[in-house]
Amino acid sequence: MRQLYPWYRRGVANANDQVSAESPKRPSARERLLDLAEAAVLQKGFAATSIEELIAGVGITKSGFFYHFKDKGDLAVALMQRYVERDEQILDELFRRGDELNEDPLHGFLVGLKLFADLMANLPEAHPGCLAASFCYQSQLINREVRALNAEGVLAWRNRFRERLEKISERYPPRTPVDIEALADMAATLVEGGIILTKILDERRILPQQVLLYRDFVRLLFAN
Amino acid sequence: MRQLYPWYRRGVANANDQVSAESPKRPSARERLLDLAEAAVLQKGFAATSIEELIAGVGITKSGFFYHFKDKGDLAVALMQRYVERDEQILDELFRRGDELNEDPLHGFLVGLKLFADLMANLPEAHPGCLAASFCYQSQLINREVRALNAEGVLAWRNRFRERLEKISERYPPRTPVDIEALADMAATLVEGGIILTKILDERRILPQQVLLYRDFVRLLFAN
DNA sequence: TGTACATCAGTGAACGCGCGTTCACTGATGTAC
DNA sequence: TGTACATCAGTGAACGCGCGTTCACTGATGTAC
Repeated sequence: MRQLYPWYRRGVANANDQVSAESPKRPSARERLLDLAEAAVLQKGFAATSIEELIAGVGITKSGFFYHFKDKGDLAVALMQRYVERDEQILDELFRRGDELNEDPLHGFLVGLKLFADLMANLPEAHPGCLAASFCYQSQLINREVRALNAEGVLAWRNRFRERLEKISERYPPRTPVDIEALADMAATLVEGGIILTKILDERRILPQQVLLYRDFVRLLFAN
Repeated sequence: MRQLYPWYRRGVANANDQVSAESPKRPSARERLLDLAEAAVLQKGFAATSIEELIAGVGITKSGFFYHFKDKGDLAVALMQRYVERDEQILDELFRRGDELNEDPLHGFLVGLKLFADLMANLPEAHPGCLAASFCYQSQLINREVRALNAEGVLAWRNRFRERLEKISERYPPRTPVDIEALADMAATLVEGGIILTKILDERRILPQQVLLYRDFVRLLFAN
């Protein structure tokens, strides 16, 4: 999971990278530009994130930046692409582990949600924010491609959760009639909202709490 | 409710303002600056919202802007103040109406939530976004005062919902043990998240759906 | 009722700085024959 | 094995534009006496 959340390492010196035998080699300038840009966008938005500050952080010149990205919009595309990909990998891994020792769709799902809540609770620092949310509040600044990637990412959440919830509701009829698609969207909704409340109130417990409330809701609905 | 949501009127000509007998007089330049700024901030963020575009929209000069706000940060403060105030008024009104014909704390609450979902479903346009969320993804750009106002606004939601849920759980013991504060935060969480999904997918039904799911969850927990 | 002064809601011109982008060029490494 | 060429990952200098901010000033309305 470590490599999926590079912001795990923020503030951690790269010292051991040289020590460890098969240490991953130093990320490329391009990758470091993306890392810095992602952190900056989450803290002040895309417009206020200047190419100048990124190249200063990475230690190349401005022309070096334009070697890697044809313009600033191209940086946004690369950021969003990388973000959506990693997001998928994390969820795949989490629910794969939830199902590992559990062929029941409901209980595997509940375990996956617990793993997700644990992951969010044990981040080394508070969650830095969601790029999708940041870009959605700057939609007029980003191009069609980024908006499409963003929608694609959210639809992937919807489909993932809907498929699972459909399987569950086949085996366990819900205690109350419920719109499965809306219940699927509720996962992404609570994560996005939970991140925002976490950031505004500076209370790290909020995000994992909300994930666990989702789990309670699902259990209350389907487990008799 | 109309005057609380000025973005109800976007695209609607001001023609009838002159016709109606007690038509509210044309808003002041300051108020129109705030209206334009709020809409712009929700679409492209604070950094990308230029003073230049605001004064062009209102029809005054740049010096006129600096007569009303001592600097750009002062504009952010005014925006947030106005936003939090209106927000409180809307929720007050909604839950007052929910309780009107109903002294039972649970059923009044459920009616209030239904009214809220209806309000969100019947907006003349898609919800334009939440200023608190936009600013939280630009926290490095705004000053201490704006951040404090933002936290204050979210805490007001928490306290409002917690007090109500405590009253409810006294009369109706929950079916399952539940953290009342987290359940209170879930309201703001679902609204913030619901707005984001609505914007990203451009599907207006999401926000009201999520509010109704919250209502289902509360009912499932407390109504036997 | 008239006059002096204060306040309100701005105007107009100028400022310097930082931003994204372009262009011609370069040294190190990889590949074809 | 040596040479020619291509590709990679940049450098350095310059550009023009738009941004937020400042300063001295102004005409219309309100208020005190």
